[in-house]
Amino acid sequence: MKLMVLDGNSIVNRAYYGIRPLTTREGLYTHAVYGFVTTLQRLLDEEQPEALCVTFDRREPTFRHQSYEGYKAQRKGMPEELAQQMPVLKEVLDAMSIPRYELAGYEADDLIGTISRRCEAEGWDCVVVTGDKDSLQLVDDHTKVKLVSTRMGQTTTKDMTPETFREVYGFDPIHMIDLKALMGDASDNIPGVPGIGEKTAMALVQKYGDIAEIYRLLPDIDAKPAAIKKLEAGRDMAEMSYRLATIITDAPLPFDPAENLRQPVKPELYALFLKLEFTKLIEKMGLSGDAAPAAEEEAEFTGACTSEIITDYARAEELLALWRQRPWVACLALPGLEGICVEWGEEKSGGRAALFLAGRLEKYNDFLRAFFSADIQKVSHNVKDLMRELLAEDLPAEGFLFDAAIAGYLLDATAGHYDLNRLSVSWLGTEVPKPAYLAEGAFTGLGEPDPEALGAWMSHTALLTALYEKMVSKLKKLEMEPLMEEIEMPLCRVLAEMELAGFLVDAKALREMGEALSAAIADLEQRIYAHAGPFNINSPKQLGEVLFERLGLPAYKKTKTGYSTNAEVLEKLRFQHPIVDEVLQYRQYTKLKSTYVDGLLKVIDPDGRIRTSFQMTVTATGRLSSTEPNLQNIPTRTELGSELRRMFVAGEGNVLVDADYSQIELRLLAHISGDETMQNAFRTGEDIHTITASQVFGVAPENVTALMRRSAKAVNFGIVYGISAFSLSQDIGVTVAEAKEYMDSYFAKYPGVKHYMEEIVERARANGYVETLYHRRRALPEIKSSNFNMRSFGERVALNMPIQGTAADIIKLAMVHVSRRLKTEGLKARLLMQVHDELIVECPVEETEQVKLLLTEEMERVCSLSVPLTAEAHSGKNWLEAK
DNA sequence: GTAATCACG
DNA sequence: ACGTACGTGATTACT
Repeated sequence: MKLMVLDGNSIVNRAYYGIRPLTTREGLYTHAVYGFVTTLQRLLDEEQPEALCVTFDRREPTFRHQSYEGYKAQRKGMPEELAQQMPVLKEVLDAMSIPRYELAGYEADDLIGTISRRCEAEGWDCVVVTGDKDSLQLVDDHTKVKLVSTRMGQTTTKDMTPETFREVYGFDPIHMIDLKALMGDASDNIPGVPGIGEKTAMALVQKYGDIAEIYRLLPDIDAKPAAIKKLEAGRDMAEMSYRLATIITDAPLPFDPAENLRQPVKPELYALFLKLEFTKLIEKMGLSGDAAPAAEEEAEFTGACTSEIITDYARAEELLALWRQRPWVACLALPGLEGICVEWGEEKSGGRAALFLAGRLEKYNDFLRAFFSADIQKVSHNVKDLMRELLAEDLPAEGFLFDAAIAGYLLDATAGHYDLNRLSVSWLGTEVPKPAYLAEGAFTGLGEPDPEALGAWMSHTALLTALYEKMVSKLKKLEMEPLMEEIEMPLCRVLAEMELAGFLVDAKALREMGEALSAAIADLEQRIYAHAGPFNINSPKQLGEVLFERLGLPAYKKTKTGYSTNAEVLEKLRFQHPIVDEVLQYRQYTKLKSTYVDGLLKVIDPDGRIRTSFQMTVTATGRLSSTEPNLQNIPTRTELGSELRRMFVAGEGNVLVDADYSQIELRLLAHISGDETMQNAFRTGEDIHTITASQVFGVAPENVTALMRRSAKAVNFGIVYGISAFSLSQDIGVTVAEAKEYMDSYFAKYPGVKHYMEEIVERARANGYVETLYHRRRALPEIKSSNFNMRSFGERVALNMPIQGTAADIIKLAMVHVSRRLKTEGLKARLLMQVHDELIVECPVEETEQVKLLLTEEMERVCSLSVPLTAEAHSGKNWLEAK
């Protein structure tokens, strides 16, 4: 039999400091609890113990430490963000039927020590889970310690048994106490012997075992004379430290392992997890329960809902007429437009739903045409995708007022998921049933539709009504309505059209390039094998072994799992062995072949065009992303890579027009920071990096060398990303001191920028968020984190997001304007792609000049900044020529 | 499923 | 003293 005991404070602390802050929509911090529960789940999986309990410290001086004055004074209070999670955690443990133990005057360690010995007495094995090395003294044949560590948001555990302990430390676990008695432990406020550090203490314990033996032999021990002197002087400290370091194993705690057998979780856990918005955990643990949300909200969308399946077109027309009179209705479509569910509220009488199924309603297509026209205002979810389906069928896609997924994203851009269930949990405090209506065949049978699917479909649609009202009022409060109405909603239509248009690809040329690459790859492979014998070059692990062990090249950098073999490392080794260059080439070619040539060939549609999907709810800054395939990362930086752009072509009789903003992010920095010097630099119209170099290095612009310009460019970029001298030095290959000098003179020349950097961080701290010129916002709980790395990250984000995000807002608005004007001017030209600061249009040759002008005009006209916002357009038969 | 790598702005 | 730039997505290897 096995019992697992968790050091509650230790695990919750690790979770709190190691995981990026998370809050519910209401602002309750939850990451410590979340981390605790997920860690617990993993440990249970790993260990499968029959019994389980958790210990906690009381936050008062404890028996072991009360004799030592320094202890109490140094003990720091918990940060508020953690303290508020402690009662919640205890509630969660209670709901999971996990016993908790705390005892006034005893530390968690003492309780754990007592529990482990009590287990042994009863013939049980004990697994102690803690992040605290103190507990290692408890390790013996029946007690093992799982040491938890959190690095970079990832928790790992290391099992310490008597054997593994001896391997690491070279002595028996019990002598951990002696080690601490000598070297002390700052984190536990154990003083140790003054002047004795880890090295000396380790050597002594390894050799003599315990301090009693050391002091018995003193001064005839194997140590430096200075150390012997310190030991003699510090005998009292050693003895006191020994007492402090010894875990109590006989605390007055009534404990019987058999009373801690695992029990089923209680029903309350569901409601609790719902409140904490742990939707993933609810699903993983298979929890469910009667949704017991605030009653009013429930009524809003699961209340009496009368429904009808419409089969008669006359009835459909009646409803269409009714909906034209309404400010809006909610709708959800089945995939493939197999059916539409429409929901509209009736005063007092609750919701009403009407369902239209492709196979049941006569003149279904006429219905779609009428319903998706501009005279019915619709609230929906994932509008862009629905529009793409409609447009693909030559149906109208007008009158979309609101998209719940987009609203969810605008209101919390880092939440990550905006399915209706998540939105419902965070906004209404209740779950909706899994979308059974999406199951294949739920509505295609000839008999009555599956009632469960029907119910799920209607409740999801009705849910939109409740969400719409709540979310719109929040958007209004945050001044985000114009962003929603004037940018995101109209953009849905623009993107749907772009996705549908697709980018024509020269498949034949692409295949030829693939063949050439294959040959080159095979050749390189042989040359690499000639140096090192055959191995899998694609495996960083095997490559590392070959380079750094078999060939003995110096390893500059390590990753978590072994040697780093990335391009930066290989660049440095280029001149040491011919294999390095070959590997670099091999990497480049295989990347081009597998990701681009093969990857793109796989997704060419029968009409020769590639259709990407734009994601509107992914990035934390407001940018779009592109998937399946990603067309926003087609190579351009190397000559061979950029050949791929030659494969993206205009159709017969057409050309591509490519327009991009010039230095939009730096211009925004100049505008937002208000820095006069930088603004003037942009007003001259000269190259900004050259001007920066001239100012930072104090030379005339014509005397700026290539190196100076390159450094200035790196500083400019670095500023936008939230620079540090170290990273800058890495980037441009100078010493940290030199990098710091560059930065200092940069800030001296651009004091407005420096002021902005300080001010925005301060504002982010005060508000807990940052925002763009168009009020797109990103919450920044990290900025208050007590973890240095996390806090620093928050500060860099605070600098970067308003700039990157405003640029994203601007180009999105430009897309809406460009698309509108292309239509009003009756041009055949159509947008194909957006790559963050670049738009690509395909148009008939004769429209080229008009389109170029239209693009640059609309892009530049989006907003008026204190510096000019400029765009340049080029045209060509393919993407490479047009750029 | 995660880590490492590398493509883009 | 901390550890090191912002934002993405696809492929491959390997647990």
